[in-house]
Amino acid sequence: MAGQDRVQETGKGSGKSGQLDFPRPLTTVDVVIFTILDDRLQVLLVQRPAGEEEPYPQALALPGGFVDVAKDRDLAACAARKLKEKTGVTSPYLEQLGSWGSAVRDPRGWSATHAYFALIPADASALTSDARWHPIVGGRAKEKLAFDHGDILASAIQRLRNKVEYTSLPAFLMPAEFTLPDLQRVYEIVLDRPLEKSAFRTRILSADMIEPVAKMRRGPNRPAQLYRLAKGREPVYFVRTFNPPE
Amino acid sequence: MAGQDRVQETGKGSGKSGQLDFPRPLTTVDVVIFTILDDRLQVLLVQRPAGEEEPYPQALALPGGFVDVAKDRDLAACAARKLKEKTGVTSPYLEQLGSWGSAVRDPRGWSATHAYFALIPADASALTSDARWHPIVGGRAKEKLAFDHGDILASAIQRLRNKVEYTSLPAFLMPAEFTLPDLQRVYEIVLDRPLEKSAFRTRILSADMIEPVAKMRRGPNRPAQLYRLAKGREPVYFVRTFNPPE
DNA sequence: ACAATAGTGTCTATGAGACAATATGGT
DNA sequence: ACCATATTGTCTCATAGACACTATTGT
Repeated sequence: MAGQDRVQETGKGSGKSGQLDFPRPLTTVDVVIFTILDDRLQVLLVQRPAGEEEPYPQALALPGGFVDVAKDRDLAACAARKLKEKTGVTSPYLEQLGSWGSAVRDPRGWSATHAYFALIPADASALTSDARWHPIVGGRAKEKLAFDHGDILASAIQRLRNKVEYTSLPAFLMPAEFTLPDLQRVYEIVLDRPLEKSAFRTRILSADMIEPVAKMRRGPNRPAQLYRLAKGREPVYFVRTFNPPE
Repeated sequence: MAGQDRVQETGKGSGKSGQLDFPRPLTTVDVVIFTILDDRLQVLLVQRPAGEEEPYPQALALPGGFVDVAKDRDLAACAARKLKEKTGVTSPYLEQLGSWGSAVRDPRGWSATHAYFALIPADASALTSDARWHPIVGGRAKEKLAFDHGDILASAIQRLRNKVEYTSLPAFLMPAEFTLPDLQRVYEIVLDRPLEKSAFRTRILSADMIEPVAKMRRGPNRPAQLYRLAKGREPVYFVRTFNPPE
C-alpha cells in the first residue's frame, strides 16, 4: 500500500537499490482506426472474446491488447503491429492520441493504455474476420464499447475534427488517386458541414500537398483532374482554420 | 518470449482465461514543468539519486517516477501529485503530452512513461531542495538528461511553441495580475521572436481571455492597465496563428 | 521639457465567404 | 442542345503586419 512511495521520488529512480518488486499496472495499446466508407466516417471495432472470466465478454472494443515485451520494440511498433494484424495496412498515418490509465478502467486491475489513431483508405484494407467498420453517428459509435473505449474514441474523433480544420490529414483517408471534389467531400464528411468550393481549392492547391497526375476522372459530366499525395507522408499545417460558421 | 502473443488479440482480452502472468512493463509518469523566470523559459529538473544500481546516477531528469497503484487513482492524479510534491503548486495548467515506451529506454527493462506538461507562474512555486529551474537555451536544456528525457523535453518545447502560436497558453505562465506588455513579452520569450504590439493587443483583447482589474502598474513611465485571467481555466484557441515571418 | 513605455490609428496585403460565371464532358 | 459537375473569377470582409501617432507617467 504505502512503502512503495519511495520508489517514485526523483526521476524514475527506485530510491533504494533497484527494488522493482512492487505491483505494476497492466500496459496495453489500443488503436483507433478511421476510414471513409459509404460517404461516412467509420471506425474499426473488434468483438471481445466470450470467455467467462473475460472483462466485457463479446462487447465491441478498439483493436489493441497487451504490450508484448518480447515482441514489441516500442509503443509505436506495437500500434503498427496491431494495425497491420487487423487491416493488413502497413504504413498509413499513425499518430499517438494519448494515454488512459486508472485503477478502475479494467476490472483486472490498475491498467494504462497507450492509444494511437490511424487514418487509412478503405480500399487498401483487408480486414480480419473479427474486425468490422462501424459508422460514426453523432460524434460516436452507435454501440457501447468495452472499457473506456467510448471515451478514447470520442477523444480521437475530437482530435481528428480539430486537426482537419487546419491540416491536410484527410489526404491520408484518400485512395491513391482522387479529385479535388473527392477530397472536399471527405473534409465535409469529417467536419460535418459544407465548405466553400473556391476557398477550399485555393487553400489545398497552394499548400503543395498534392500533385496532379496525367489523368482525368471521367463521368457523365465535366471530367475532373486526378491528384495524388505529394512529398513524404507528413501532414501540412495551415496558418488559418476553415472559418467556423456559428 | 512468444506464447504470450495470444493475450494481445482482440481488445485487451487475455485470450484464454484471465491469464495475466506475463511480464509487465514498468509504468512511470514524468512531468515537464515550465515557467518564466529571469525573462527566460525554464524547466524544472531534479537530480537522480547516487546509488550504485541506479540508472543514470546523479544525472538531471524530469520530475516523475513509478505509478503507485495504491496511491494514484489515475494518471492525471499521479502527474498532479508529482507536480505538487516538487513545486507546491496545485492547480495550474496540466496537459498530457504523450507517452514514450520501449525495451531500451530504461536499463531496468521494458518501460513506458506517461508524460505531462505543466505551466506555472514562477512566483507561485515553492521548490523542494532537489528541484531546480534550468533555462531552455536553443530549444533545449544545456545539460544532458537521464533516460530519454531530453527527447521528452524537446517534444514538450515543440508542443508549447506550437500551441502558443494559436492559443492563450502563456496566460498560465503569468502571475495573478499582469499587464498586456508583460503578456506579450512572455509570448515573445516562448516563440523567440518579436510580435506586433497592435495586432497582439487586438487579438488578446478580442479573445475575452483576460479582464482588467481596477488597478494600474506604475513605473517611470506611463502606467499600464493590470489584467487577470478571466473565466475558467480552459485555454482559448484562435482561428489563426501569429503569422510566421519568413 | 524629456525619456520611456502604454496604447491607438491608418494603410496595405492576404485569404476566406459568398456567389456568379464559365468550361467540358456525356447523353 | 441540355444536364451535371468541374473550375475560375469577382466582390466584400476580417484580420495580421508595418509603422506612425498620441497618451501618461516620473524625473
